[in-house]
Amino acid sequence: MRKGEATRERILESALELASTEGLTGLSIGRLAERNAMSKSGLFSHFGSKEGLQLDVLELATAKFRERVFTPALRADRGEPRIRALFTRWLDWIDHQSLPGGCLLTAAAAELDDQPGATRDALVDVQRQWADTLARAVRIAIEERHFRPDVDPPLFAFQLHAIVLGYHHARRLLRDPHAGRRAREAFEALVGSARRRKGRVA
Amino acid sequence: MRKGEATRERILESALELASTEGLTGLSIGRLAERNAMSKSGLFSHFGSKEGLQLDVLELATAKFRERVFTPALRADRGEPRIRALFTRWLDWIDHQSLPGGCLLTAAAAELDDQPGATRDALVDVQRQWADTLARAVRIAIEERHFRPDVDPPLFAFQLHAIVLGYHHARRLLRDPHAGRRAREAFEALVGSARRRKGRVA
DNA sequence: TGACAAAAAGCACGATCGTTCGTAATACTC
DNA sequence: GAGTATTACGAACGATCGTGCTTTTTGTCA
Repeated sequence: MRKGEATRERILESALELASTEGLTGLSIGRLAERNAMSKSGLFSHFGSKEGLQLDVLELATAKFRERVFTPALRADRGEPRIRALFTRWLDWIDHQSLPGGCLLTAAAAELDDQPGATRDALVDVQRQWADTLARAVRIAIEERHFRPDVDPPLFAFQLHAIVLGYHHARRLLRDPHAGRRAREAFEALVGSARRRKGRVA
Repeated sequence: MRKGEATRERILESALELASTEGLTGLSIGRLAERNAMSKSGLFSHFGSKEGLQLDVLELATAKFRERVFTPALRADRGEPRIRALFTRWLDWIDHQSLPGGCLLTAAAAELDDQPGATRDALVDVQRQWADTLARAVRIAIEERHFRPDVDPPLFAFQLHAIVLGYHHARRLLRDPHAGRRAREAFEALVGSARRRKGRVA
């Protein structure tokens, strides 16, 4: 009982790596078994189906994201500082992360947007929750009087997420060395435009 | 010689559809042959390799994008009106388009960001060109005195592209009914912040 | 230590993948 | 309409895919 759980976790760790470069569909049981020096069938029995494996990988990715981005950001002060922490850690998560292929959740978003099934459903759930989390952080910033009361939280969340997606694109596909700077500047412009008494935007 | 070219084009059209939902990697020659009611080998001989097929599909997608987004936007007046036209048509292209799976170029961007090869190289080329095109349009808007002279064209291009990526995400994965409105509001905020004498941003 | 449960391996399956090759059918040119 | 170049097909290949089943190995606990 104990051994099984241990190898299961080991498998999932390497599955996360593999899926981050190959995608959740490209994640193949044969190659995954090879990487873990075990048989296909031995590995397979831990998950019951490929979809089960995908769901577990997604769950692991979500847990890691929360642990590396969301949770530590909660230690920042409510309002703008917390939003700033969320953004910074989110960016770090994308490139620094041990995963060679960047953020699995972002890759999966593009991959699964037209693939119905339980995996897509689970991903949509996670992404919706995240959008809500961001909007909530914006609402707090309004309460704290860091942001103007007429700032639209879901819109701000959309804009924030968009910047991160732009960063992912510029950094990972284009290998643009200015990606980080641009993303930060876009973030500053966005935050600046939401502040109570606004000065210059750019 | 004529017949061959005709079927080749027909194949590519349906390949574009298939690739928009399944991705360029998920695009399989067997299924594609089935869709076109012909044999695998007959279809295959038109492209020589799967990579050749992918490159041709990419080329077709690029041509269509230019024809449906870039070229008509050139008919708009130089400066802000043209940028507005680019943005609007870009958004239209993403969802309205005959392709069931949205913009292939965007899907491929996430799919190929860690897959070295000729296909990735070609895509990067296209995406870099597009970023340049956007920046050029911004520079024109500065020349026309629609935008402030201190607006950073590549940064503005980054922000614009980011909004579109955010739209793609919200619309195609989350099926968010507010995606279009949010994208447009984000665009207005961006343009507003770039205008010569700036009024309210949001 | 021996009994029992859990985990891993082995083997095979049907399907599909991209690709090659030889041949049949078709379209184009004179 | 004959001759030729082009286009398409059929069959097969080795590889890999996800997934069962059965057996062997391994870990756990009384």
